[in-house]
Amino acid sequence: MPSRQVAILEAAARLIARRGVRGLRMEELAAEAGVSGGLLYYHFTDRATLLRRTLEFINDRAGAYTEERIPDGAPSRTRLEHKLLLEVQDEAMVIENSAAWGELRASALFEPELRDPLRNSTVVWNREVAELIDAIREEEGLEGERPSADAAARLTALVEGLSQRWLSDSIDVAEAQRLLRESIALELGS
Amino acid sequence: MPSRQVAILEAAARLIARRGVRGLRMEELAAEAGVSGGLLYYHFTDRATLLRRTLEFINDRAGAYTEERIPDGAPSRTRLEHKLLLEVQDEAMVIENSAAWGELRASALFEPELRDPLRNSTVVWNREVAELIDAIREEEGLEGERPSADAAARLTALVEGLSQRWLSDSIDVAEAQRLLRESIALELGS
DNA sequence: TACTACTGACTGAGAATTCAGTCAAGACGG
DNA sequence: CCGTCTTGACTGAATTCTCAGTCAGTAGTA
Repeated sequence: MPSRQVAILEAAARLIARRGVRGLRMEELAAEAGVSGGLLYYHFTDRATLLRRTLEFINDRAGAYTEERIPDGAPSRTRLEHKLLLEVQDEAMVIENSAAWGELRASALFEPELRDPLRNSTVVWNREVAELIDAIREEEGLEGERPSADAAARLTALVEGLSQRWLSDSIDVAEAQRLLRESIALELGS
Repeated sequence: MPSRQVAILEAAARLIARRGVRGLRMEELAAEAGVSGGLLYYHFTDRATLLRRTLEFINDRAGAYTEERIPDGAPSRTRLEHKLLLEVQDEAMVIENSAAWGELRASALFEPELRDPLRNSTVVWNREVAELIDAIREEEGLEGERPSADAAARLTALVEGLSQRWLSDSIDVAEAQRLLRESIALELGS
């Protein structure tokens, strides 16, 4: 993908985190990307398309980002904690991703065409977490009374809820992390 | 309050659930309320005021609604379940309230002046839930190893996360309710 | 008459989108 | 190598559209 397009998508991600999907102005985006207004339409036919592509871009980037951060050989419990706590970190890219994800979730209530990709990403995320939970139970010899898929769904939904509270300044990062860690312990019975 | 004003506020609540706070158009609202465009400005000087009044309206309505739904003499555990599950029901008014709440949460990321009222409401909600948890522990003679405030924060954050998933069609109501019920059981150790 | 509730056409600002045209970099024949 | 043709990336001013907000005037009523 040509570098100018990437520059635009990166700028869009930055602006969405700052102003929200619905606060994104095409002119402002052009300025942020250091590009003319017209170029936005040359590469991405209209605002809606640009938004869709930006959301995909953010998703991909989050995937890559997540991969490289999780310690590879570590025990599954460590990996699970990393994976979930990664979403609640005071770092520019995490904030950008979380804010954009929250925006996506919120926008999906009113724009049905966003729902499918959103549901798919959620399913994938849940599955990854469920697999880690299974691995933990095996490694630690825990009894898995409850289906790991349910535990995973609860934990990821909690991450989303806590992220929103953190980003909207209702709680601070440290507290969000602490609450999340305790939920993991609760779910895994230890 | 004159009936025309109420009609406008009810229409606004309906539209916010359908299009979001940021998608609310004054003309569309007038049509939905069966009223002329100018009347909106006669009763509520501008869009921001109208929005504020609508949010108050929704809040009051939710308060009343919640009160009357929770069985008064019932054991605290029942009352807690009612209180939390009430937010995840397939009913017009609940949907309107949840959608508006989600919008408020999402908007707060980009509009700092919304943060204080939001934080306050969250604190109140957490406290009410925490008090119910304490009551349950007392009634059932449970050991309260973990602070009830933390359990309450996790449960209410989970409700928000699950509501968003439900409203954005990533899961259905029944599943959201089931997951929530299990979390309550987990948090209360039973 | 005077006051309040109300209407709906209108205005202006801010945004999205379009478009005519520039420019640099190959491609290709002579 | 030179000239010219073509193409894709790009610009920015012009255009069109969308809204919140205004206002002159009407209807009912006390």
